[in-house]
Amino acid sequence: MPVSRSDALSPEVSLSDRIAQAFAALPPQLQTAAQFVLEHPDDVALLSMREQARRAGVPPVTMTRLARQLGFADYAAFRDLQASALRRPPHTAEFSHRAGRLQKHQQQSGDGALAAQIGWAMADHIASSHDEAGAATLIAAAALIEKARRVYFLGLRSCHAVAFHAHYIHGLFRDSGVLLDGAGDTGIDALRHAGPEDVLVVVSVAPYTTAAVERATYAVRRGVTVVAITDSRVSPVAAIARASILIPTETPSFFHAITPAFAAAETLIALVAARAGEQALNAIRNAEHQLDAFSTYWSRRPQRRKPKS
Amino acid sequence: MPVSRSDALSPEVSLSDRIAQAFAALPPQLQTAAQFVLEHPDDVALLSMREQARRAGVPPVTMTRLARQLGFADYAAFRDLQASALRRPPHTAEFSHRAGRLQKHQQQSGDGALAAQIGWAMADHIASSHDEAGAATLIAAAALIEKARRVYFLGLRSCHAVAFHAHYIHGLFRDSGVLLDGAGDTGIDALRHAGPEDVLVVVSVAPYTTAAVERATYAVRRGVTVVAITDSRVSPVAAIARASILIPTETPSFFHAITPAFAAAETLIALVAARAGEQALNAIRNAEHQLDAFSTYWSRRPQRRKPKS
DNA sequence: TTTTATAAGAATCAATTGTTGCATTACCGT
DNA sequence: ACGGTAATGCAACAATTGATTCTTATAAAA
Repeated sequence: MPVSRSDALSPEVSLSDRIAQAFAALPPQLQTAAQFVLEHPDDVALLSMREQARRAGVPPVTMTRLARQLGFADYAAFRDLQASALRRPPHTAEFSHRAGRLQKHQQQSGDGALAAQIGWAMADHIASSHDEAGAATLIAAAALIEKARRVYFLGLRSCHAVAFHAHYIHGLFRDSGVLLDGAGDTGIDALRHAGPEDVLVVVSVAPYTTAAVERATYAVRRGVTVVAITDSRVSPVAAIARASILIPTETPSFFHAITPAFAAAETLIALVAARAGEQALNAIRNAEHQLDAFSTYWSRRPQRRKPKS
Repeated sequence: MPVSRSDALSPEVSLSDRIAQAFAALPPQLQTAAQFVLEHPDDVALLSMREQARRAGVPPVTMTRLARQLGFADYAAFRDLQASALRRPPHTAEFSHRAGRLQKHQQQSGDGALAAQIGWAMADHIASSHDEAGAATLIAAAALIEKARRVYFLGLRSCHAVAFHAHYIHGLFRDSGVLLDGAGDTGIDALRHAGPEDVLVVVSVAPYTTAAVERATYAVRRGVTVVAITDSRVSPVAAIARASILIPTETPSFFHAITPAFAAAETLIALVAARAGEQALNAIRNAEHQLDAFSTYWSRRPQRRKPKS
């Protein structure tokens, strides 16, 4: 078995846990630094502290302070921990050639390469968010949703499409879904009747929309259980969520990829449907039949010749 | 498309090869150093040069000389190469692992397996639709869109989210996009002013929504160039499209996966942005700044620690 | 408001980094 | 033997590292 370095290496995990746990209590500037470390754990071992601070956009002292705050005597102690996590077990050394090769690929240019790279990044993100840990979270979230009296969906700006779609497919087999899209800024109104039996599915990735965070917070105050689809353990919505589905969003392009979040949403609702069982299946069939009656869907009959191109 | 990794020699291999090859011709002291490097490749990236020399039992200069002898300008260049091999690439490197693990999961049963299966299907669909052929189509479509005077986005029901999102990110750097979402069934109105210089991006997968097909057909009659994101070469929209981006939608669940279509749309618009160049980049930045001014986005508020007594 | 405690940043410091120049040594062929 | 070339290591170098100190800004408490 090719050794995967992402799992089973406790020091690495325990460190990011440590950061995530301490995160909320950290001063703002240290949070900036901490987030950078969470997102670029390798850099801690491979870059100088100053270079890292430069990239994170904080003065060098901040990194020192971060290490201290996390309970290390030194920045060196902090770095050593990351280094030992990064170190490959002796016999795996040749495994790294793949990584190198990949980077070479990334240095190619041209639109074709870009497209392939983006696609690959998305595919990988999805795979990573559906692995064992990810699947467990998805299932837990699905369980919450399935039991809910009412399910609210919230996603703004770049995340709106995700919330919209989740609400749509959820609506194919249940009528308890409410989309908080708020035309005319009424997005929060529906939440007024929300309570502890309800669930809010909130989708938010950096840069986090203020309104989304505020509304989610409002829901929490009303006792609503929050399920978050987000990009970081320390995102503002993850902080208040019962279950946080984490999805990476980096791409070779300068957009954040929303696709992984979309994928997570689709899987999530599919899991809810699966839990709901036969009943849900029938509901879906009914929905489609009903729509058919209104001839919403195109049927194959008047197949035209394909126009000359 | 399982990634082929048999071809191409990797930097890592070529490096150790390089050392091994040059080894015999090296002066004794450099051989000592070289041997140490061969045995502890990770240390090159993780330790300081001097520390390494210490462990190898040679004076520091020797390491510099080794790097030079191997054709590097710097010791830094030497180290960087090792570092990039050691680095876990942003998230992309271990796709094949994950693929393997996910596939393994497929044979199991239960919710976890379902989630993994769906994830695998989506990731695979995306990978396959971004391969060479797929990328070529995406590029061709991006070229059409980039030249267009006006770009209409159309997607109904399950495909609405895709069209919505494409329109949204397109709007981040250009103001020529129009979303045909038609509240109150006005979806087609905007097309009245459409003409041959315009492009319609239509998203439609089985079961095809009648209205979408009709509207696209109407656009074609007006001379509009159609780009389709759809699931079959013989789908009603593919028949009338200048460029058809084909994406698979099967999943182990009973929903069709829209995620691959969503991914295609994201890549498509990213390609358009890439073609639009620096200008587009600036526009995006401006968009975000402007939104910032209205405090649309959540900024890390100064979080106070809880008052200590 | 004033007071007080905390956070953030600038300037500075000793230590260490990788490199270079130079002197010394070892080796090889004639 | 002797020159000459390559190899080696020492010492000194500027540059950069991570840490400390002190000052200024900022928010909470009185």
